Amino acid sequence: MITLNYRDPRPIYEQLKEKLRRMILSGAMAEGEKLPSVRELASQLTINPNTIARAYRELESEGFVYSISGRGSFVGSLNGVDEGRKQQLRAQLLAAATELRQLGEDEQTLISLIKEATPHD
Amino acid sequence: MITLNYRDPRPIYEQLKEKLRRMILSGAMAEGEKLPSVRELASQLTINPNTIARAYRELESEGFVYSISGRGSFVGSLNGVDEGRKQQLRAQLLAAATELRQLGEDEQTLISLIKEATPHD
DNA sequence: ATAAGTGTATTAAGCTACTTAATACACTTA
DNA sequence: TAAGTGTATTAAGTAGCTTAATACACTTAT
Repeated sequence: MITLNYRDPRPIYEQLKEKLRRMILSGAMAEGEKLPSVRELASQLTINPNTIARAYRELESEGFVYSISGRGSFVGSLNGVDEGRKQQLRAQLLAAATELRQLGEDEQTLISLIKEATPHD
Repeated sequence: MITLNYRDPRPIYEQLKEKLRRMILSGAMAEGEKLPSVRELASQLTINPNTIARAYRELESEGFVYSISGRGSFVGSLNGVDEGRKQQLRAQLLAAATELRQLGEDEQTLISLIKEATPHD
């Protein structure tokens, strides 16, 4: 179940993208599985269908989702995820690590965080 | 010298905060050093003084800067940086690392990124 | 004392992005 | 045929960012 946080300053479609991305990446939704339809999810969240459509459209351009007009939207292959997305994440990780180091954080502490990020299969 | 990128979708005051934060953290500006005055920097960047003031105000609330009315704004002590800022950075690092791992990135690759983030004294 | 420079604050206006609303079209499926 | 799908467009309202024009209290140099 997806819920929105209206105190979050980010636009709704960004929150949606992040939640869906996480569900897909965590395996909560399997490859090829059908996502809720634009109108259904809009009704469920009480927001406008255009906003859902935008989130789906952008997730599609990043490779997390593919849509077929008349049929629906579906979870894509993780192999198909845009390389640009990965570069973006590496840059984010490097930036956060750099500032933490400059603030005096120990290298080992950061490595522990990396190990904490390991998916438990 | 600070330059602004008007293609960047982030607000100007956010770009400013990031640039100043980096200069402070990298040691390009020493603790206690005077920052350009609100009006001077505004004139230099051809933007409104209010926008500079907002960046300074928020950096002050995070502990990177302190301001004295009538005197100016100055680089704060890195020990004084808000703990909330560090927690934010740790969360960012963890989120990026988690998604990268789920996208198939190797743990060693991420650890290499951490080591890359080590400041070279 | 005076003048110039400082941070800080307020109000009004314009602009852009986000969001909603109301449709419409072409496609697929039961 | 009817219902459900993604997709697209236009118009309107809202909120945040930015600018502009001031103003005030303080500090520093003259």
